Amino acid sequence: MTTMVKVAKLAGVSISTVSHVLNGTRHVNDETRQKVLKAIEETSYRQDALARAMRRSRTDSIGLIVSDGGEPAFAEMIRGVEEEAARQGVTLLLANSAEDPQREARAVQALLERRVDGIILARAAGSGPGALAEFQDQDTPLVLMDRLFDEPYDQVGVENREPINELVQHLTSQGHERILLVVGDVRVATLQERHEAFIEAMEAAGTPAGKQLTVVAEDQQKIEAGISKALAAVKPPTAVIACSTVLAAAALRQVQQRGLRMPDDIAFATFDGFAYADLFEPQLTTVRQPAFQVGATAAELLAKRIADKSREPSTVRLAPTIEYRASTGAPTPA
Amino acid sequence: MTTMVKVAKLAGVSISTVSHVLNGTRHVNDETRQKVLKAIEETSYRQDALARAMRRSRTDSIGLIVSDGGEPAFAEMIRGVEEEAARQGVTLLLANSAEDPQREARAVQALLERRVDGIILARAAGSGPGALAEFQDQDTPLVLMDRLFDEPYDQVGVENREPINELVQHLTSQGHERILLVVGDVRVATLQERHEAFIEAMEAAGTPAGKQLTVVAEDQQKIEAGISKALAAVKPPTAVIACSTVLAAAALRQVQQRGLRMPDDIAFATFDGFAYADLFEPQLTTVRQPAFQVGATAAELLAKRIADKSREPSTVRLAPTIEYRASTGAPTPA
DNA sequence: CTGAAAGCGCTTACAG
DNA sequence: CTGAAAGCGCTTACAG
Repeated sequence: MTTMVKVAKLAGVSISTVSHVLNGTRHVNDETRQKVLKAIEETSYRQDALARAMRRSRTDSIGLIVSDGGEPAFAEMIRGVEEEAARQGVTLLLANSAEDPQREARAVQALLERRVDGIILARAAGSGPGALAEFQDQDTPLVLMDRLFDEPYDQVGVENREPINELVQHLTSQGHERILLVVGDVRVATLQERHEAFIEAMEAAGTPAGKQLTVVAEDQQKIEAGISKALAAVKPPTAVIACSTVLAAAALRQVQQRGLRMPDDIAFATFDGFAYADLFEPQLTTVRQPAFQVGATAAELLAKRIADKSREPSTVRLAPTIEYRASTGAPTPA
Repeated sequence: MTTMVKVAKLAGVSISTVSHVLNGTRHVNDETRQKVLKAIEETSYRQDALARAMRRSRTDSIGLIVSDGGEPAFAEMIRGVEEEAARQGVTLLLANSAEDPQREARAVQALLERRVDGIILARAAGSGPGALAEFQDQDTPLVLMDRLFDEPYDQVGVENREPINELVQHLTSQGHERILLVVGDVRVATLQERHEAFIEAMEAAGTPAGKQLTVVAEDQQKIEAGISKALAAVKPPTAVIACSTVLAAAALRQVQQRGLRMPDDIAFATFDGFAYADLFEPQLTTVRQPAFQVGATAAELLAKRIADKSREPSTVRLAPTIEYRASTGAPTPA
């Protein structure tokens, strides 16, 4: 491995000069610079980011932990973070928690040990506040993404009440009275918020308190069983709202299994939606969150906090848009 | 930031001892160890992986670059690498090239500067051999994943000839004579191999040389146009094989647009397939590669090379399995 | 069983 | 315009 010493020797200058040429931190005579550049070339020297980071106590890198990079919404957020990080000139270290608090903790640990300048975290479902306490200790800047917290953290996610209200209105105005909300794991803040908003919206629409149809469960099997049971009721729901891609898949499976046709037998709407969604028949009404924006904003927020640690924490909520499609009776686009 | 010096002072020992307690590198009296552990606890000390790595000239981390972590096959490979890396106790630094050689080069650069112990690379479509030359210079161990190369590198991918042969036989035995292969970008080694195998298989099946139906193009629009044109021919194909998920999506779009029904109007088979594939109607015959295994094997190969740089490079090809479904006339599973 | 000290490859005042 | 030297936080022979 070539080091600056070798380069300096070859160029006949001091390592100070090599360093300054490399980083543009002070003026260097053009002739001298050329010699250095040539030596760098010849030795195929590559700066050691570790040594540099140690000296500067700053790594110019940030960490991003998501629960599942394969899900379309997260994949898009990752792209947003990547883009903004590239713009800032910092490298991104990516990690998956696979929705497992232990793996999340390990990822946090690994990133902290590598002295990233900050971390963006979309917390795993069962992750307690413990993970967050770590950051206080280390005072490493943290931005929560997608899955927010009630404490005053820097965080960016989406509006959840509004789209639920809109969807409920959209459906009730078509005459739907029994709407099933597939919530899943309410330990996930996003889902919890949608759940609450739904209860209120349905009450406002005249459904007696406690009579709202919802499927709340942590585990995939129980969720499917819950949906199945709901659809098999004497008075089954005439509409379904799924709160995420995975939940939509579970619901669609049951809908197909019962041979229900959308939207005639049952109306269907979902948050997030699928990759290659245009292949679905019928097209699904979808609450599309500005996932790329969420990611990019998270990276911006993090940069601001890294620059100024005494900043007031801010919570950003971006507004999703609802794409009405055939699954809730909207006309199929040409 | 707490350092070992502070911990040592608090525990009343030398930094050597703190280091050895931390790493278990030499025996420490139980009493002494307890004092150190307590001091670590009280100061919420966290080892600095950078300093440690610099001293040991080994980071215990590896890099993984894929072209699109959102695609199901890659998502699965990532999981395989993650799992095996965790088993080895090394941290994984993940990066997306978004199928862009420039971003790939930047990612390689960033990882090399961070002195990862080795890199696993699924090369971007247009990436020349230049990217690979870098590694020779730095003699950082490299394993190619999925998209292989002809040079003697450590690499792991899948068999491509066999499944093409099988599929062609499966289809021709059902009487299909005009089969369309959607190849896409032949700069991707995997696709190139499937292309060649198809030509040969079709020749073997009696199709005159040069008369095979294929769509070869680099850009998504041209691919769709090519498929559209093929389907509109006077004698259109009666079967389609798509060589990847993205290509399958393009083909399915055209099939739907023409109102063709599978398998009656057209038989359909694809490599890789979709997330939530069970929701597709009809279910698609799919060449499923052991993606998790591919990732895990890549990580194993890398570990071996890191341990012994003079090892002979080895190429591993894992065998995909074909899941026959309704889209090529197989009976729908109960 | 433990400590003092060199050194990993850089950056950055300090000096000229 | 450039160089000599301290020091970032560790690991690891060396010595006792």
